[in-house]
Amino acid sequence: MSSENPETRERILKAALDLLQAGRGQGVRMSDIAKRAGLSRQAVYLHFPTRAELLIAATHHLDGLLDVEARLQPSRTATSGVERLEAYIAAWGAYIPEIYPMARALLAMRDSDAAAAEAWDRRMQDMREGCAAAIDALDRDGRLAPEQTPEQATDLLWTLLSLRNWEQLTQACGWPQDRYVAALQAAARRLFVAEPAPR
Amino acid sequence: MSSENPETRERILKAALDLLQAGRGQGVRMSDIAKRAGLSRQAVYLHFPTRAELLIAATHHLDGLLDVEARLQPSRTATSGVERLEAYIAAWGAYIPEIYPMARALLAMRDSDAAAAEAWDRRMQDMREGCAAAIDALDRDGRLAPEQTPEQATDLLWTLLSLRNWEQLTQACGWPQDRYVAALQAAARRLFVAEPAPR
DNA sequence: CCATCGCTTGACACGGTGTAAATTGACACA
DNA sequence: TGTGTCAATTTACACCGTGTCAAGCGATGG
Repeated sequence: MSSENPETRERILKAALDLLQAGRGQGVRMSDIAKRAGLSRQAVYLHFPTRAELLIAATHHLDGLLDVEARLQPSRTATSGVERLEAYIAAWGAYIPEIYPMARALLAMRDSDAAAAEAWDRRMQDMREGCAAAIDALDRDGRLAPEQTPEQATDLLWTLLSLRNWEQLTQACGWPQDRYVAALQAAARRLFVAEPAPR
Repeated sequence: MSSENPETRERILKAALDLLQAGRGQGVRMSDIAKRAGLSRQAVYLHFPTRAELLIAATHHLDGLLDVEARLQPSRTATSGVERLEAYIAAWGAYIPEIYPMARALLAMRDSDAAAAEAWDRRMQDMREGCAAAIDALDRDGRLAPEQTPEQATDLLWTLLSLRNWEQLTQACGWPQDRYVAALQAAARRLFVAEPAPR
């Protein structure tokens, strides 16, 4: 487990990501991943103790490929709270489709595997930080809608931006990606931003 | 399958509901249900061909107990669109916690069982009807926010009211039920209702 | 008395995960 | 030339939960 060829490990992770992206319906099995990586099923277990650990490692690997930091830069450097909120939604909205197949697999294990649950929850908690930062920026500008506490607004935004909601709007409702982003930006504006000069 | 004691069938369904409500962590297994109903596992299969069918039957059974029609009455008979929207959210919001454990189980089967998926989707489609009716009522009053088409508003409301969102807000965020209802009513008002007299 | 009904017992197949052990082929270093 | 080690292979098996199958059993009733 500690001495295996890291190049093979990569190959396995890539195989897993490829299969998930290819949307092989649901169950991407250990044997599928092994075959795709050109290995025996057992060899995969030499690199990853369980399927859950493999999926978790695959999400980390994907993170490395996607450069989350760079994507969040526009939101972090926004000058106004409103700008920050919109940039965050744009960044996260663009991120979701890239992680979706991976996330789905992890999510599917959530209630049968503790490690998967924890990994997922940690990610969601991180994402929540982003929501909180955007809401706080808004609040500091004095433009958080007065009906809302920052906490409640954060909870609501966090929920609004959930992967499940993206899934429902884009798959079940057939919204194109740009409509999703625009609609959620508009919704967030309406929900959280107070009108500036009350005249 | 067609000639069994209907009283036993009831007992099985009740056992399944009880176990789900009792929140037996996750997997309520066929053998658990059987034991609870005081039967052998195989006897259960004499009444329900698969676990998915059993769960589907259990949701129908639960429907019978909950009297959905009565719950929707206040929304249906509302005089204004705004009233209708709020009543609908209140009714649905009160409904969710009652069906939640059941729904969770069905949802968990969604992507491994076609019958479960179809049953779930049909229910969600029905729920969507309610959303559409509320939005239409608003629109007829001329009070649907002008930024929104009725379809888009329906999609958004439908998504907002999803079971997953209720789950996230009440479990993960720890919102009490009444806060959930109030917050979603407020959010829907903000999102979908246009200000009445534009001065 | 015999049949049928509702259920029991016991056994087994399947699919997928995970474990274990013996084996192979390659490379390194002495 | 061996010897060691390392990645991976093959084969086999255990476990779990679902679903199938067949034989049997006790009550009820014509």
